Amino acid sequence: MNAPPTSPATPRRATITDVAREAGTGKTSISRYLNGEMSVLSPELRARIEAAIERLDYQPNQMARGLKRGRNRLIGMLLADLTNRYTVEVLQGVEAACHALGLMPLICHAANEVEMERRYLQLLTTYRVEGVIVNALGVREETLRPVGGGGIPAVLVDRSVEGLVADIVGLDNRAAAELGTRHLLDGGFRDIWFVVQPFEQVSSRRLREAAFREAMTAHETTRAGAARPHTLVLDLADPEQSARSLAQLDRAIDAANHYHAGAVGNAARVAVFAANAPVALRLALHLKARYGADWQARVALLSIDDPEWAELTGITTIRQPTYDIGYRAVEFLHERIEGVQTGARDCLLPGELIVRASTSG
Amino acid sequence: MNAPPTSPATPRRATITDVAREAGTGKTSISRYLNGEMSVLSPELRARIEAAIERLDYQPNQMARGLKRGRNRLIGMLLADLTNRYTVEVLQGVEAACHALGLMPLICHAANEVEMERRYLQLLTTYRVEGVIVNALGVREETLRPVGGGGIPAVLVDRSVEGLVADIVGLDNRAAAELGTRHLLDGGFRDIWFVVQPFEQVSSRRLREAAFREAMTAHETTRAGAARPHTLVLDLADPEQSARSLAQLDRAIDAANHYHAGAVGNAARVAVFAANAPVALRLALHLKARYGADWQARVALLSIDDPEWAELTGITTIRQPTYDIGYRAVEFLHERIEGVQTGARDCLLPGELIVRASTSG
DNA sequence: CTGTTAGCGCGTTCAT
DNA sequence: ATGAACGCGCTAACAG
Repeated sequence: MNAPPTSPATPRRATITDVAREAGTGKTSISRYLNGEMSVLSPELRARIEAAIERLDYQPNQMARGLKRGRNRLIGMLLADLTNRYTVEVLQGVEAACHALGLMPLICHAANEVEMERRYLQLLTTYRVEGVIVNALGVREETLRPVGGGGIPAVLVDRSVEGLVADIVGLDNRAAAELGTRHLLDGGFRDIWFVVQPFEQVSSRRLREAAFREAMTAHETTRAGAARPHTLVLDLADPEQSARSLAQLDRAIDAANHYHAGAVGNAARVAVFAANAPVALRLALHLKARYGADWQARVALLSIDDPEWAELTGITTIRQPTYDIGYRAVEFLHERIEGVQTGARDCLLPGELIVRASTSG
Repeated sequence: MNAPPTSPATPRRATITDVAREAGTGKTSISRYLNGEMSVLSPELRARIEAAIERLDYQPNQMARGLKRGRNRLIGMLLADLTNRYTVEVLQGVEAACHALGLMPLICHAANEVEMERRYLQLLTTYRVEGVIVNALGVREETLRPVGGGGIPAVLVDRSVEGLVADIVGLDNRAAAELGTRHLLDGGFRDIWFVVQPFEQVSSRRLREAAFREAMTAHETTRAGAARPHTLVLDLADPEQSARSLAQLDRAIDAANHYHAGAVGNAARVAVFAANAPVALRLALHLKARYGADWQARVALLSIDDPEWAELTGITTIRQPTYDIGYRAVEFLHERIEGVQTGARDCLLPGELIVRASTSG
């Protein structure tokens, strides 16, 4: 069992030595050719090498090169959740940047499991990646020890990690939450529920919630009354907790619809501000189940993130510059790999408000 | 420019030699320890090695191991489109299987660009992956030459590649399309439009369309009339073509609603069978724009794939066993890597019909 | 049981 | 302008 592959199928790839022999020269010249040191090769030799490579379909072994020169052009990309469209879009940017910089991203998907996260981080160092981009969930400084300060360069995406100083790039959460809140206030809404997953541990969620709260308090009372902020925690991973939270929201919606019966404009509807797309989806599903297809008549839903169903449902969103986030993350990492020693940097990119029917009726 | 990293930041990882010195022994013993040949090590030496490794925080260099033994436990995973939920779900299965088999997947995202596809395939062989899982779009035998038969083992996912004999795993397209078609026919629908992206080149699309057509013809005429199959090609990448196709569909819908005014049950509504989720989304967006929020009253939408918005919209779907597809693909590949020489195998997994309001009203 | 030796495929002095 | 020799980190004979 576990026998080595019976090689007849794989004719063994050509090595640099094979090419040297084929071209009737030494390995050194081949190496030079591969590394573009053309000025040091006689046109004649160069032609022979070219031919030999072509004939043998030779392709240099990256592993061996990496071993020798100490850098293998590999970077790790640790993802918390590929199911989330945000993540995939960030990835697009990452791949583009890697392509441009001659890097190869090793993509690791932790699937929301902290254990996986640890395993992959370990695995990545094992493959001697030159740097890591981390979009993690449970990581604390400890599990990230091989990385950052003393270890290999790292840059964080979206969320910071407790006790770890590293570059971080992501949405300007403060500005985004404020943007959404003001949009709702301007639309005449007063009862606004900010719904967010447990946010103590995740910096981006924390920032959004705080900014929401702040924007609400800053708002001066108008004819339509004072702003009434509510924060609702929705733990997607815990059905019971979710049920309780949603019930609480239901009561508020019913009460508002009753109390404000006859009120003007949006003061009657309660607005719900989802901190991200997964939350928004959960809310939409619940509200539809409870209030029927016409649920949007009673609730105005606004969400950070712009899922593919947003257009279909007509909900207003704040789109994150996901692609840029990924792209910038790689650029930062690349600089670190090249030896930049600056202190930890932040790169906060602005979100874009996309107004749809949900908040403009 | 392009200076090597100023190493002070990276204290250089410990090597096997360091550990040997630290433990006061030779490299061989360390190697043996690493490979679990415990029975050949005195408990005393073993303890010393353990301690040394711990002290130096040593982690073997996979690159070097791979170089030596000729297998690096890396496999390539070439993806056509990570934006597609199908792909991501397949990926979950792939990662799980890799984890179980001690493989490390190198994920490459071609983002629907044939050129990328080529580049990545080339890159993968450069890293000497032991095998490749391919879910590609434009690949023809030619660009896949380094792979398959003479090259490294490959297994295809979802679609076959012209002229390339290799294992393939995916949905049982024939059965799935038939399942959906019969469901619609049983529901009383007679005018059924099968909407699919250009399918000449993509085997799975071709199979679905053929099976749809077949199921329609096989259906015997009933009280509700004869089955009227229509195939509509929708090129998502070509706005003009899309517009024309959608207009054609619109005319059919209008005509049917007019002609059958007063007919019983679903014979009046036209049913639209989307060949996959991207098509379904495009259709839903268009229909909503044209017929308003109540579009489902005039059209019954059914789709292969089960996107996250399906539940929200209440459309019936045929869910693919995506996770299993990914898992099986890796298992197949693993067998090939271990030297299995059987002829090309097919693994067709069944889809699951999820009935929702769209086809049961 | 344990250490020595010789490469894996490649890049890099250092001669020539 | 070119090639020989050494070593990257590790495994695999082959001795002891």
